[in-house]
Amino acid sequence: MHIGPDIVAVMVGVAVEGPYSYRVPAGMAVERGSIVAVPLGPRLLLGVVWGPPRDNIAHNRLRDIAHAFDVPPLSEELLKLVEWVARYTLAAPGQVLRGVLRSPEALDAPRPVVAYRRTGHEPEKLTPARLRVLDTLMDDMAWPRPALIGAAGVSPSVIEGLERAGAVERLEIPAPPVVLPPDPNGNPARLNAGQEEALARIRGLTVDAFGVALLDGVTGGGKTEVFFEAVADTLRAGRQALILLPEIALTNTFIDRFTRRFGTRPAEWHSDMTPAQRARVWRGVLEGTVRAVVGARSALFLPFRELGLLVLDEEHDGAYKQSDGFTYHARDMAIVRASLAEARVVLSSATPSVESRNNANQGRYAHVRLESRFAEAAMPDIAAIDMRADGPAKGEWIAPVLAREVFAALDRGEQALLFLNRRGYAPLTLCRACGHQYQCPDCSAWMVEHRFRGVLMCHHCGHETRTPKVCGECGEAESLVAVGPGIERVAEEAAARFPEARRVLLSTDMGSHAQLRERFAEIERGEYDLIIGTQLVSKGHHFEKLSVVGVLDADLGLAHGDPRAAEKTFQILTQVAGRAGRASRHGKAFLQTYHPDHPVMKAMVGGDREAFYAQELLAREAGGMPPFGRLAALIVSANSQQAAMAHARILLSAAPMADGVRLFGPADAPIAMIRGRHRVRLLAQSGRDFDLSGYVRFWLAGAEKPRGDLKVQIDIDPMSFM
DNA sequence: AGCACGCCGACT
DNA sequence: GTCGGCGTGCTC
Repeated sequence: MHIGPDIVAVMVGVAVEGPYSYRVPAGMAVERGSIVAVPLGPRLLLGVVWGPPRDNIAHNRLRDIAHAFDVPPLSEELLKLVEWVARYTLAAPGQVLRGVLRSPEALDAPRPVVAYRRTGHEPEKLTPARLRVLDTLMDDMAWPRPALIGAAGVSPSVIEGLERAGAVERLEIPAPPVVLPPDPNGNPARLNAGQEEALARIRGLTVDAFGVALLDGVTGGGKTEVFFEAVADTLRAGRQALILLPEIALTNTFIDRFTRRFGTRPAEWHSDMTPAQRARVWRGVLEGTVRAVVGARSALFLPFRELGLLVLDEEHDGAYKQSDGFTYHARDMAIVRASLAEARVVLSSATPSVESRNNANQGRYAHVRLESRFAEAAMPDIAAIDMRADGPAKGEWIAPVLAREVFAALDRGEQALLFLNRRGYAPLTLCRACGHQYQCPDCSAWMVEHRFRGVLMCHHCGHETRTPKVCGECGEAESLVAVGPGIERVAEEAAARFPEARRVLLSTDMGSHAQLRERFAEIERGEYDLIIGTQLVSKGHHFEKLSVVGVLDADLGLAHGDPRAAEKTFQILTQVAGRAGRASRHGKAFLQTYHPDHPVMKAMVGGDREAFYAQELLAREAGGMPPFGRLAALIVSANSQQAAMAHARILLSAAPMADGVRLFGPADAPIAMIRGRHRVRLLAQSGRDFDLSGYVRFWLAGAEKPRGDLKVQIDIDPMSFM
C-alpha cells in the first residue's frame, strides 16, 4: 500500500511537537505505521510513517526517507495509543514513540545461525574429540554451533579443524523463534468451583470487544490459574496476550508457573535483558511469532498487532506508575490500549486499588471475586500491639508480645518474619553535644546510616559519606547517636534476642538481583528460621514454613499527608500479613502501632477489607479525591527556591478560569529539594467528568515558558505528593 | 534528543 | 585581543 502522492508525515523519535514531512523516494513503498529511518539535521533517526503530510513545508526543505525497514507496519491501535498517551500525559508524541521503538537492533535483518552438518567424508586424523563431534552429527541434521559444542563437549577449534578437513560443512540456517508458541491446551490446572465461576465471568466479557474484569481475591486464592485460562482462550482465538508484573526481575516463580501451564517459557520483557534478547522479543512480537509476553511496565508499548488480552497482576502496585521519560500509569494506559485494540483486560489483586474497586462498584468493570475455600487459611489472625501500652523498652523495637510469638514459632520449627519498610540502620544521626542533625547537602532529607557499609547515605540522590567518628559540627567525639530504627538495626536486635535462629536480612541494599534471588530460594528451601526484611519480602514469594509475621512500624505509611496513605498502608499490611497465611499453619500477624483505632488497623484486625474500602471511598468522595475527582500536579524546580517560587506564581496567575477547577499552591513540595533543585508544587483539582489534562495543556500553552534552569514537570493523576 | 549558533569570563 | 562556558533554538 502506498500513500500518494510522495510526501508523508513521519513521527520521529525525538521530543518535537508533531510529525515532520518527508519525501518518499521513487521505488519505496510505505504506509501508515511503516518504520523508517529519516535524516534529521546531521543524524539518521528512527521514525514511523504517520500518514499524509500535516504541515505545508516548502518543498525545497523536504528530505528523502533514507530507508524503509522490511518489517510489518505498527498497528493502527498502537499509533493511536501513542497519540493518546502523549496528549493525556502532556508529553511530546515523539517521546512516547521512543518508548515503542526501544529496540533499534530489532530492525536489522535477523542474524542467521551458523550450523554444521556431516558431509560423509572421513577425515584423515580421527581424534577422540573429532569422533564425538561426528557421532553427534550421525543423525544427518544440521546442528547449531553452540549446541554442537555443548553436545560433543569440544572446543570450537575441533569443529573448525573438521571443516578444513572437509568432514563437516558449515551452513547458515534461519534463527529459530525466540520462544516456542505456548500451547493453550498444555497443562491446565484443575480449577475449584470458585475459580471456575470466576473464569466463567471473565469469559462472559465479549471476546473481540473491549472489556475489563477486576479479579479480586485473597493471596493464595488461585487468581493466577484463572487468568492463565483467559490467556489460553486468547491464544486459541488467534490473538496475542500480555501479562504485566510490577517487579519482574525477581519473579522466577511466575515464569516457572507459566512454563508449566503452557509447556514453554513465555517471552520476557524487562530491564535485565541484553539488547540482543530484547531485539528478538520485540521483532517476534511485531511479526506475530511471539504470542504471549510476560513483562514489566514498559512492555505495554511493545508492537503487538493482534493483542487480545492484557493482564495486570498486582494491579494496585505503585511500580506501575513511574516515569520512563514521560510519566504514565501502566494500568490506566493498559485500559486505553485495550479499548483501542478491542481487547480484554484482567486486573488482578488481593488488595485492589480504590480506583479499580470503584469502577467495579459502578459496573464499569466486571467485579470477579474469587472466594477461595481456603480463604480463612489464606489470611492469618491479625492482632494490633498498642505501642503506647505494650511497646518495647527504650532502644528496642520488638515488643515483648511479638518476641514471645517469634520464640514460639522458632520452637515449633517454623519461620518468622520481621518487617520494617525502612532501609539502613537508622534514619537520623544526631550529635548529643550540639544537636547537629546530619542532612544531605543536596536534598531536604536526613542522611540514613548504613552501618554494615559504614556510610551515611541520602535515599533521594545517593550521596554518601563515611560515617563520621566525631561530630562534623562541634568536633565532639563519641557524641553521635543513631535515632530511630532501620532494618539493619532490627537485624542487630534480632541477633541479640534470637541468637540461635538462622537469620537472613533482605533489603535492596543486600546485593544484586541475582544474589537476592538466591536468598529467596534459600528461604523457600527452609534454610532460615527468621527473616528480617523491607518491602522486598512482601512481594510474590511464598514461604511455606512461615507462621508469624511482625510489622514493626505499621504506621509508617500513614505519616505523610498523602491522599493515598491509608490505601497504600492497607495494601502493604495485607500483603505482609498474608505471608503468614499459607498452608495449614495457624498463621499470626502482629501490627505494632500507635494508632490501634485507625480505620486501617481496625480493618486489618477485624479482617474486614470491605469495611476499609467502604470507608476509604466515602472519605475520597467527601474530599473530591480520586476516583471521585481528578488531580494534576505541576512541580516547578530551579536551582534557587526564589526562582522556583516566582515562576510558580507566574504560572498560577496565568491559570485560566474554569468552572469546577480548584488550584492549590504554590507551596514547597514535601521534599523541598532533591539533587540541589528546589521544588515548588502547584496542584489542580477537578471533578471526575472534567478534562483536567486538557485544562493543564491549555493553561501551559498560554503561560510563560520556563527558561534558564527552571523546569516544569507535569504529573497527571499523581499517585503521591512527593 | 543532539548539535550549532550565540553572547560574557580567564588566558597564550 | 581570543578560547570556550553552556543557554537557546532548530531539525521536515
